Amino acid sequence: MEPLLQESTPSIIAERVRQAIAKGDLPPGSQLGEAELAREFGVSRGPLREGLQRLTAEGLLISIRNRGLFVIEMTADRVRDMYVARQAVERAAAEQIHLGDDATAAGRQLLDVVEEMAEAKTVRDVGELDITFHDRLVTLAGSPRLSRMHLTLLTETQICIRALEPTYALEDVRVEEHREIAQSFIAGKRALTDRLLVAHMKDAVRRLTRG
Amino acid sequence: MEPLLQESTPSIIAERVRQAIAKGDLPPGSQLGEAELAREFGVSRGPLREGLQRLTAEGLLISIRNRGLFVIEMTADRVRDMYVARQAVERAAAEQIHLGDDATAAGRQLLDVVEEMAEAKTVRDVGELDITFHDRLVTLAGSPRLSRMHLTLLTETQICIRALEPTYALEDVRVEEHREIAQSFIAGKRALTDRLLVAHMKDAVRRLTRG
DNA sequence: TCCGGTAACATTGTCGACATTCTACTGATC
DNA sequence: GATCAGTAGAATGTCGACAATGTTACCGGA
Repeated sequence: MEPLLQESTPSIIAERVRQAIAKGDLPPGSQLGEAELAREFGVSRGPLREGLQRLTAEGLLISIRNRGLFVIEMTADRVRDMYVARQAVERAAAEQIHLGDDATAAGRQLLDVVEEMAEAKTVRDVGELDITFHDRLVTLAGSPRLSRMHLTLLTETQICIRALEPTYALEDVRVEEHREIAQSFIAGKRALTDRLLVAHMKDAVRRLTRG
Repeated sequence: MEPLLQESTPSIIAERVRQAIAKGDLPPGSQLGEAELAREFGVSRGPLREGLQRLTAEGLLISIRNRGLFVIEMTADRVRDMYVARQAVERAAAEQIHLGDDATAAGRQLLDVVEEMAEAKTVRDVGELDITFHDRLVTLAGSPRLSRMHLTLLTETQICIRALEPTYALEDVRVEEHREIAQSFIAGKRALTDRLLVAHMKDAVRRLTRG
């Protein structure tokens, strides 16, 4: 029997606000009114502020003293830095998968996501499955710390994707890059996975900072 | 002119508590009494709890609902996971330094730390300079996100070092490993740095999980 | 027209108090 | 003697109110 752990109110609030940021309901640069948010969640400002502190510590919210909290705006510099960090995490995750028991099974799980992506009909769906792919990649590594760090980075990625969604087209290349990565796990080619990941990240940065 | 940003009270509190954890003033597994801590810092429980939420989000504190907050205990599993994450961050940092303007200057700054380490006379001083070395390594990469992620990991490392300090001896090998890494930057040998870092991490895990 | 000052407003930062929950001790029963 | 119900105490979780700060609109003077 493992001890059951109940989530604290601040952590629930943090996740809800994180989703709102990721979905674009709280657009980049917008201010978060404490009183209003507290009303919406049906709690007082105390627990709400505690929840927002978490996101501030992650860098998702910017705090300006006596002024308030603002959703981070992903400038070109920040996008580049985010991908440096994402590359660090995902390369390490990939390595852990290859070192683990069953890299083939992991690769197959990733392929499932790729197949869904291939069948997706809207740019938005492709974007969401893109996130799902990378989330699962890191989850499969089984490292709590890599997962925690990655959560922040994926949220920032979603902000970027959401911002540039209208300019995207339904490109096969986006699906194929992911397919190659998944297959490299099944093939057990560790060095190949690494190269593909690096190339994938480089592509993404170029797409996102070009605009 | 860059906008001057004042630290918020919760963030100051978080840093103070983090230092207390790193120094061992708050030992692993111990409970943090909110009322007592608030008295010590001269604030009410509100801002204090907000500060502690940050550390909880980082995983440095474990929250058990209606019971309180406890300093994380570094089990063998957690030590291994921590080093997976540290390796991810520091390898990426090293790569960024090599890709940057002046890897040689960076290497020399790291060598300064190594020289201090060579002259240190107590195990405690060596341990602190060990932390300084890795902190500077990531700082020199100039990536805010890598630095933020690393901060948590270094604090956990300090918990481990502090716990095993009595069993350590003044070994030259610990200094020499760092020296080699620093020199590899000056020599501009990117692949060598990477190999040395991986080996260094592997050594550390073995030392820490052996006990 | 533009600049400086002022006052009202809105928002954040902080605090003290109450409600709820858990822990530990006591005492009764089998 | 062991187990369990009951209770007192202490700690956390939550809230509403006050204080401090920043913003904005308005007004007067150069």
